[in-house]
Amino acid sequence: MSGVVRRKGVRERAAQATRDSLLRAAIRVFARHGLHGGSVDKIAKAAGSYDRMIYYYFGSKEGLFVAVLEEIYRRFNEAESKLELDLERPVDSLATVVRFVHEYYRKHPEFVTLLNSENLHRGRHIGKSLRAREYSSPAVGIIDRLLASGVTRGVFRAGVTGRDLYLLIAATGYFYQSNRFTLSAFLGENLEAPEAVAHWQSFVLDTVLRTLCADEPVCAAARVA
Amino acid sequence: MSGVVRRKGVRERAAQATRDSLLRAAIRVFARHGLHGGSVDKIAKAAGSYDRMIYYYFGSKEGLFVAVLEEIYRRFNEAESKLELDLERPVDSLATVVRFVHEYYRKHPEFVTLLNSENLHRGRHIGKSLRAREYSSPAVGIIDRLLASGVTRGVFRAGVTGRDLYLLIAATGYFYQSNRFTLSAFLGENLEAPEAVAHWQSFVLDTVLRTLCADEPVCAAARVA
Amino acid sequence: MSGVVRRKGVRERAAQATRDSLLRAAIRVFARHGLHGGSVDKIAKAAGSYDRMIYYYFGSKEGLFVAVLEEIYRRFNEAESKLELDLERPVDSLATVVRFVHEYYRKHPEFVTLLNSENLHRGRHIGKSLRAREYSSPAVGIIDRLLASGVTRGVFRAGVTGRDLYLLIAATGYFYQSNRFTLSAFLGENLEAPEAVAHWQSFVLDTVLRTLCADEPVCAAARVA
Amino acid sequence: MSGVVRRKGVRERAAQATRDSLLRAAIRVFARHGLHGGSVDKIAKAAGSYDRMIYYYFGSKEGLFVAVLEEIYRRFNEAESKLELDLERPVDSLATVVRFVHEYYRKHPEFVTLLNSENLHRGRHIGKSLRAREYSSPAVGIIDRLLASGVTRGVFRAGVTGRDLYLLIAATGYFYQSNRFTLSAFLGENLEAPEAVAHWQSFVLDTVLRTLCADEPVCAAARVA
DNA sequence: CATGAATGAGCTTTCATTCAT
DNA sequence: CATGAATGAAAGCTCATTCAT
Repeated sequence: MSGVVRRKGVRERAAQATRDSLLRAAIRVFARHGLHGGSVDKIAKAAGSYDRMIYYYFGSKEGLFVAVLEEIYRRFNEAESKLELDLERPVDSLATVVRFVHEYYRKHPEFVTLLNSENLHRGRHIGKSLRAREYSSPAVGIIDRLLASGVTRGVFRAGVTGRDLYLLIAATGYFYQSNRFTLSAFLGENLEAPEAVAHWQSFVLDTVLRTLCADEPVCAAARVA
Repeated sequence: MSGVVRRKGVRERAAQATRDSLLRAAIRVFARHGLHGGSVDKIAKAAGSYDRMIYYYFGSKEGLFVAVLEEIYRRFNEAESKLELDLERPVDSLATVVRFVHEYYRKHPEFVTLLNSENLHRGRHIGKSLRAREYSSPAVGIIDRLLASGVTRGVFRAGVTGRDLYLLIAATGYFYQSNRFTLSAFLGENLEAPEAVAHWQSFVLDTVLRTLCADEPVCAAARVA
Repeated sequence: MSGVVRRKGVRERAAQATRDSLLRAAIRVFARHGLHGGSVDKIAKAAGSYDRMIYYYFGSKEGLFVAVLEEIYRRFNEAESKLELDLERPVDSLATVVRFVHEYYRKHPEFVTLLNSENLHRGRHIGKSLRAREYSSPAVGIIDRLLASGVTRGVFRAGVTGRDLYLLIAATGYFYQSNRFTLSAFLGENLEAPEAVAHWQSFVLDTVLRTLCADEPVCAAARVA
Repeated sequence: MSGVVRRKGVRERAAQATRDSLLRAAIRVFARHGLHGGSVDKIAKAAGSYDRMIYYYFGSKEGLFVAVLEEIYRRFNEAESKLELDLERPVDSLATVVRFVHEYYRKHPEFVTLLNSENLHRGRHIGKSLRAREYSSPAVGIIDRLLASGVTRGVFRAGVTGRDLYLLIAATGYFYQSNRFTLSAFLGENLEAPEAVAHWQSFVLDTVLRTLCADEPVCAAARVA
């Protein structure tokens, strides 16, 4: 680190810090108040900076929102890339994936609300992003490989695509997190209670496995263990 | 005033019409622009009325939003109550429920975005609603009965709750609709294409059935049919 | 006046007063600072009101500017309509017209600078005005009649149009007023001095008459007198 | 630095180029949007430079505007100095002057709008210019000489000053160009049509000659030719 | 000589809301 | 019951300008 390149001036460093803190503040504020509710001034103040710096670094409020979307996708992909999956143990690995996805949504509520904001605006901003494509769907590929490995080993049945399975896992994790307030009112229970969360995750994992290996005693055994 | 109940006067009728058109406009505008993005003026104009009428009938913008939430829950329940389910044919009935929920979300995107708005605000408004309780969870009860019937008939395994199954069905339908824009970008395909929708519904139904009757040849047969 | 109609409420009266004072303030401020330089806030404060009332009454800053243009044209036409011209004495009447136009520009510098602003914006606003057409060119018609009368009486030569003569009179009066600051620097004299103004008006009148009746001793006589 | 004058270094040359392009961009932008409407940033971008360079070279926005005024006066004088006038043929020469002035305004609309801007600000900037004096009134001197020559030759009557005649020529050319948008709306015709322009110029020339040589058959003859 | 960063004041416009009639 | 007028706050954004390097 302290080797070759270095030589970033003090100012450049400070500038980067300003930009970063604006971006981080924007994630927080947009996540809490939505795109309309999160004002540039609120964000600037939360970052200890000035609203004009947002225009300096991001061009506009929309530009900032695009940067926010790119950043949260980047973070998600980064976290995902750290997942250690053993292709030789597909059932365990699948469990890991389910847990990872559900837990990521749970620990990063900003990810969920920001995507909701973007969908409220019909995907207008993600379409403007050049980097958006880069961040798409390694997840699906991972699950595809997992499924293939399971089929080879005779643990999973064929005919299920990684895409569908990914949607199933994401939907169950996302909806539970995103709608926890209305659901809690609707169901008359607190979905955020640790036992409730654990119960839901295991129900989903069970469902996932049942859909993959219905007739396989092998899988059933794995499931128990 | 004179007389007991009698008929509603012309004025009352007109008043009701004003209130209704404001409420309907609010559903449209809030659904499209969110709670912050939907201004009282925009709503009033969309209703062909005046913004002051909103204060007259609903007290405040928040009061209007509460009324909106109550109304969309009411509509959902009303639609649900028209479902004709034959408890003696639990598999078919379950398919009907899956189809109904998914299709309702699809045909009522405002329901989805409005609930997202409410969850963005952490369920603040639904908590203020007195009627909110009334509208909760008949759905869960219905599925409970369905499951019980299936278990009795030896079609479904025991151990699955209506609550979990409801969440599974809702999550898969809701997420698909709510996040269709970011998902379309993420997956590089159009989730709104009729084939894509049909495929997803049948995948979900298959998953639901597999989770209910994994080891049951009876159910498998039903599934095929 | 205190007869039939009346019955304008106090509020309506006050409202009209608010609108009027905003319009009057706008004329002053736009005339002094131009369209860009005159901010809505400055105008509102000059009118003792609030900037939002400008949007209430005029829709936008541009709408206000359109109203300003209509008003100054209206005032000019109103003043012009009070001119008393004796068609039987065409030379005197022409002198009256020259004096009126030059004096109007001199006493209403806002008329001149506002038209300059509008021309800077390539006539964009006057094109949006519905009333603009109404206010056009009675002046030209008046001069046409004057010329015809003079020709009939053998005082003026034929072949000069009211349009050209109007432009000549307007140009000489307008330019002198509009460019008096740069001209004063350029010529090294103060164009606003009363003698300078009087000299210019008589030079212009002389020029006008010479162009109308070069070869006519009759006219020359009139000119002297 | 070393040596007396020598050639300009590469850096000086580049600096001059930057300064020039800023000045040229400023002329364009100020002419189109006025002093208030033309922002330093807009100008810098139009020049392919940075707004800070404006402060480096011109000190302030006002300093830039002063430089702009000086430059357009310089250009006008330069063009004027190239006029070839034959004092022995005063009528033709006068026609040349009229044509030159009117055409200059027409082909350099920026000259007209910039002077309007300066007059809107009551000549504040031209007063600050040191060079401004240099650029004044050779035009008047030229016309003075022309008139004297004409009087000597018995073509023009005495008693008309170059200053008045210059104002007459300038006013008729300037007003026509400056107010062409509002006039076009006012008169209901397009003043920019080539025939309209030609007609106006010949009307003005005719007026000028009639005012100079009313009783002179000599001049009338010259006019015809 | 030129450039990235910063700053305070100002811009036009929209917000939700209340008052009087 | 409905409407015209008013109001304070805040929205997104641009302004001219200065500071460092």
